[in-house]
Amino acid sequence: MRGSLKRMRSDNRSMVLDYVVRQGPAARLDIAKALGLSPATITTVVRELVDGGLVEVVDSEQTTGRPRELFGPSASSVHAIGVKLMAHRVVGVRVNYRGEVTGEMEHAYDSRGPRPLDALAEVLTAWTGDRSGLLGVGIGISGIVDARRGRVVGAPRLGWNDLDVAAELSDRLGTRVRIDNDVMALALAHALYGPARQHDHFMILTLGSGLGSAVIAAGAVQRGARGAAGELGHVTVDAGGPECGCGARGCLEAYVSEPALAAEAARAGLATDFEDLLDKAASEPRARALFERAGTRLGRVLQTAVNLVDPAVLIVSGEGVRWWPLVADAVRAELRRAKAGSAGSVPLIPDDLDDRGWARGAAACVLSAPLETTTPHTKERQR
Amino acid sequence: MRGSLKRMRSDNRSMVLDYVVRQGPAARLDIAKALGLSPATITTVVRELVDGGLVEVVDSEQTTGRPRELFGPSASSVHAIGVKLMAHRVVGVRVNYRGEVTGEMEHAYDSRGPRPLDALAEVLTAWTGDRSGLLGVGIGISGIVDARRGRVVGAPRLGWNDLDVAAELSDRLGTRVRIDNDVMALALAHALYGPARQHDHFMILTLGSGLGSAVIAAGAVQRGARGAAGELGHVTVDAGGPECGCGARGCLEAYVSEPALAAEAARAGLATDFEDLLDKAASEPRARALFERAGTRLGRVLQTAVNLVDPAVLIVSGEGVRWWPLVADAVRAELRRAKAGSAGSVPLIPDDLDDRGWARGAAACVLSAPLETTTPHTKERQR
DNA sequence: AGGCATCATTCAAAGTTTGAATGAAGTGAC
DNA sequence: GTCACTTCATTCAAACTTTGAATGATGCCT
Repeated sequence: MRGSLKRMRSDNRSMVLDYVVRQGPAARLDIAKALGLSPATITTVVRELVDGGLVEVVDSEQTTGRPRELFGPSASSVHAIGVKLMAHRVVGVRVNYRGEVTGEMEHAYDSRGPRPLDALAEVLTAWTGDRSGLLGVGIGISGIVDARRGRVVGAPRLGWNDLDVAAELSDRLGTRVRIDNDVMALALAHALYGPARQHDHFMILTLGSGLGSAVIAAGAVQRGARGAAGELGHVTVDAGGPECGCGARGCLEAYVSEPALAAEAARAGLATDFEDLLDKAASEPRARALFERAGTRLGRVLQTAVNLVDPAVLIVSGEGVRWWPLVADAVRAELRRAKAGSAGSVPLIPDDLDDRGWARGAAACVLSAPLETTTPHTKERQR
Repeated sequence: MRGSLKRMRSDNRSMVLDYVVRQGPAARLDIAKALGLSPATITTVVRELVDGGLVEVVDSEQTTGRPRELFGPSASSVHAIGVKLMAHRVVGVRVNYRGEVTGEMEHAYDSRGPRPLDALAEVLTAWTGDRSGLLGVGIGISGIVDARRGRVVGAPRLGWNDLDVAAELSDRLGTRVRIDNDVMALALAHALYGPARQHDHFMILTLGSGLGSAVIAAGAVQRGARGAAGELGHVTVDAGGPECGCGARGCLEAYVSEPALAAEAARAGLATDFEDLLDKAASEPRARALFERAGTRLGRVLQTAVNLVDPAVLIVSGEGVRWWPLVADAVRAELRRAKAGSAGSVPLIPDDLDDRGWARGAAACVLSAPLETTTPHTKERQR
């Protein structure tokens, strides 16, 4: 019943869909050539995708001869919900299959309340309403997540441990639910919809209240052997440095994060909080120097990371993109120090992330796998 | 003609072969379950592989019922030649499909001679003799290699630039020839035959006259966007350090490599050359301290690398494994400094690499893809 | 109007996987 | 010794997918 011939077509459907989404508008013959399949097959597969509402004609071209129909991801038929979960707040977005935000929501929330999943389900059902065309709900969580099984392993900020979020929420909502670590989800969104989506090998760095990263290789987010890949926040940059929340000394995040920068500014009597520090940076050289030092430290670590991974580009995202200009030069200078490898030449691309970016990332968890049949709660094939 | 149904069976053959090689002896039903294919298919595919001489029964098990035939890679039917190319020397090994060395060769060579490929072909034909069961010749080269196209982009140590090695040598030898960067090839050998081969996510570090690394993810060697992945040798560890051959200052390789260690020892009046330094390390604390400082520097860089990649294990290989015990403790101490991520807990496994290890790696380039039809010199499908 | 170039679709043929039934190969009990 | 039993392996018709070649569609250009 789980025939491998069926799997073959299913694989081809996924491949075609993936190509259409990432490589922008494409004609059937383009797809056939790029994927090494025959035009006959593409005809069949594209028809299925169009019928399913995932793909639609977005343009047509002609030089001479029959016009080429160019296909792209559908803008209206289907959509997904993306949710960013925080300790006291939920932010949700409705995203169409092009990754465009078509609706949003923000609601108070208490992750440490008595029945956090019931409460979450309530907020979501109240908001979503009509469920036609809904592919599913994706949830991004800051913490360690077993995305494949849909479980939260440990999320200190939410106070959650070993919680079967996807299955439980799926029951309550009656929709497919996928969860993932927030940075991984954001990376996935970039792999599908970001400026670097044509590349199948790049890196993403997130700056903000913490510091995270992820590597996309062969078009897929790398999770590592234990799902802990991308942990650059607590790398030692100064063994004699101040103690970090993690228990170690001189972690990168203890220098390059909004709380750390604010704390350092406060100690130096430069600013009262981070917003104040940002204001001061416009005029006060000492404030700017503080960012530069952070940039140098960040750059040194990135030099190793980039030379190891050799990404096509490095995307900078997270709330911290707003102060990226203050550190960018120092980062670049440090990257250029390496004369071998790709550190010196990798393009650094700040991402225009807004408040809903993280939630959009969470939606990508669903958008990336629209063809999977609803996750069976029963047996899962082990590997 | 290049039917995708044929490709399907070809893919399944590869999958089965790969499983048998990496996951050790396995019965048909094991393979079927692990790969999600039906026993019927496995019967067919295994028969083809046995007929092709790639796989054979290595054992049989029984509790009650019909005995299970356990299959493993063949020890005798087929083999590959692996070659490590150096400026003045060629080292070759004959390797069976289990990755075991069954013959070896060493010959003088001048990579800067008038017709280097003719000379190489001559050495190899003289050595190999009988060609029955030969899957092909793999060549490992220190430098930048476009493995897919079989071209050397730039190999300073050999004095080669933009040379179509695979095609030219293939013509002269009448066999399939594959080339690759030596570190990538070594990593591939580990992915297939090393102690970490069950893991599909690990890292390898090579120590010796230089310093290299590679990441294996999803069972495949990661090449990065430009084929420059793993370049850890010229990462900055001390911006005020001594100048390195690459033009930068304070590169990791300028501290953690045999020439660098020897030079530092000479400056301190500790030893005349590296072998001398190794001897002294047995008794002289100052010599040992020199290695420890190198280990600390190495560990700091590895901390970032490991936390980023999250490998299941870190294999240490290269000629430098013999002095790994002198740096291991310092490396470990530095890795443990990180309280988050996997740096603190990743197992460090020195590989018992002998002189022929690099050549064996080169052979893996051929062993890893035995099912490919002879590379067509004509059109290549582009992607 | 007609020719033409290019894209797209149709359809019989070829090839692969699969479920169910059947066969094979031992163990252990009597 | 034989018989039942258990587990692994194979066979085979049926189901399904892809494909090459032929055919159709579509609009520009002369």
